[in-house]
Amino acid sequence: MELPGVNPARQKRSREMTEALLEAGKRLLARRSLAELSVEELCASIGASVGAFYSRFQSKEAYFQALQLLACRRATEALAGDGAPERFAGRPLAEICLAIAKGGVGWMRAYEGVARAALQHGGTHPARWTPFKELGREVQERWRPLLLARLGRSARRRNERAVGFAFQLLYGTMVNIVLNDPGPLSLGDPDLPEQLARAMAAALRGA
Amino acid sequence: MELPGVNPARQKRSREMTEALLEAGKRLLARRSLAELSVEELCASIGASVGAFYSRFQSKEAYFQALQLLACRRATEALAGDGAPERFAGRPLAEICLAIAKGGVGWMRAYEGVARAALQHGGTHPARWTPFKELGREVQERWRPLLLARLGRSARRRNERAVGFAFQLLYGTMVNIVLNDPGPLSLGDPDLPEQLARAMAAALRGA
DNA sequence: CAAGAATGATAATTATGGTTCTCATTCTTG
DNA sequence: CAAGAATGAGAACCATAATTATCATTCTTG
Repeated sequence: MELPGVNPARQKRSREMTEALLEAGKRLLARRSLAELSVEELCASIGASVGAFYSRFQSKEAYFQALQLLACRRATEALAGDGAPERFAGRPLAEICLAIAKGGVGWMRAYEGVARAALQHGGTHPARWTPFKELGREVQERWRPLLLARLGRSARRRNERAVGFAFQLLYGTMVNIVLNDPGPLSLGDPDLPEQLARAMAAALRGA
Repeated sequence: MELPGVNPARQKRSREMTEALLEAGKRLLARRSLAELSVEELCASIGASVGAFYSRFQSKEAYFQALQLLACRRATEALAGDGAPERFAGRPLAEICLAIAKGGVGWMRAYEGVARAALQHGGTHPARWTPFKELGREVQERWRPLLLARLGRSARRRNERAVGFAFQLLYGTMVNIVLNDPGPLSLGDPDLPEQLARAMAAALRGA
């Protein structure tokens, strides 16, 4: 695995430490923002030293980019494997929406901290957010044909817009949950995927 | 107007400067995050000095809290005046939802920068977000009775949850637009309130 | 129109935390 | 089992930006 801004480790100990640093970041970011997570604290948490960190990662920002890239890679893999849209071709709209929502929520649950950190400066620090935005676009593109197929042949233009808005509802609600957890539904709520799916389906049907 | 963390100005010039500082913050935050907006830059933008700033505001954070409080105050006023829910009692569900969505979007448009800054550290810096969360709760509480009245008498519990989720969709989508503007609809899009209202209504009906 | 309070300009202070440096230690490999 | 590369500990360095201190200027008011 080659990541930009990350000097490849040639010795085993170093590879393990790199891995541990990435794992620790994923864990610690569940509680602090990236700015609040100092390199020193990060290293201390796994008994490494700052020097070690910088002999591996070109900068704190590069470290975070790597973290983010790994999270996105996992999602892309899922999109090609178990969660592949093709498996739902021909299924009813409600079922497709549920699969989409489950996939999204599941991923968010796994990468909550990384996602939050990336989101926190999405608007002002575009580079930090780009991989996630890219991922969102990719997911939507993969599902779109199936949704359009369920939506009748007329008003193609309008239907496409409806698909975009359905995803906007999905992503928006999830983002707000991750950032602010306003309730009533939280990320851990078992009903969440179902509710989101219902909202998406309604938005699509009502187009 | 007394604001916590703000030393009241006793001379006119100073009052004007306080006002100008708050106004400048509202404007500048449209482009940068709060962290990126240095006190020095803020002051320079209106030809004031850092010392002047600190003779008025106890800290940068207090300054931002004041900014936020003013924005919330405006919303609360609107809720008591033109945008009062009571004016829509007895109207159809779709119309009520549209009024809600219009109110929310309109407010976001007016206070986009302040809202974004508050949102950016909502999760990790609870104090910064609290007034907004409070406002959201208040808005929802004011509209809830009208919505429930439109939703049939049975399954009260379920209906209340549906109202909560409808607002979660609304707020979530708006928050994500403000933070990341993912499209297809942007904050400035004339269709936005209508689309959001439709989604809310669908979520409510499908409860 | 003074006297004293309020204000504000400027420069110093400080805290934080990312980044770099140095050198001892540990691997790898011929 | 050396020799040289890779690694890592720890401290030093530095940049940024919030905050505070000092003192001249401007208001207010009796």
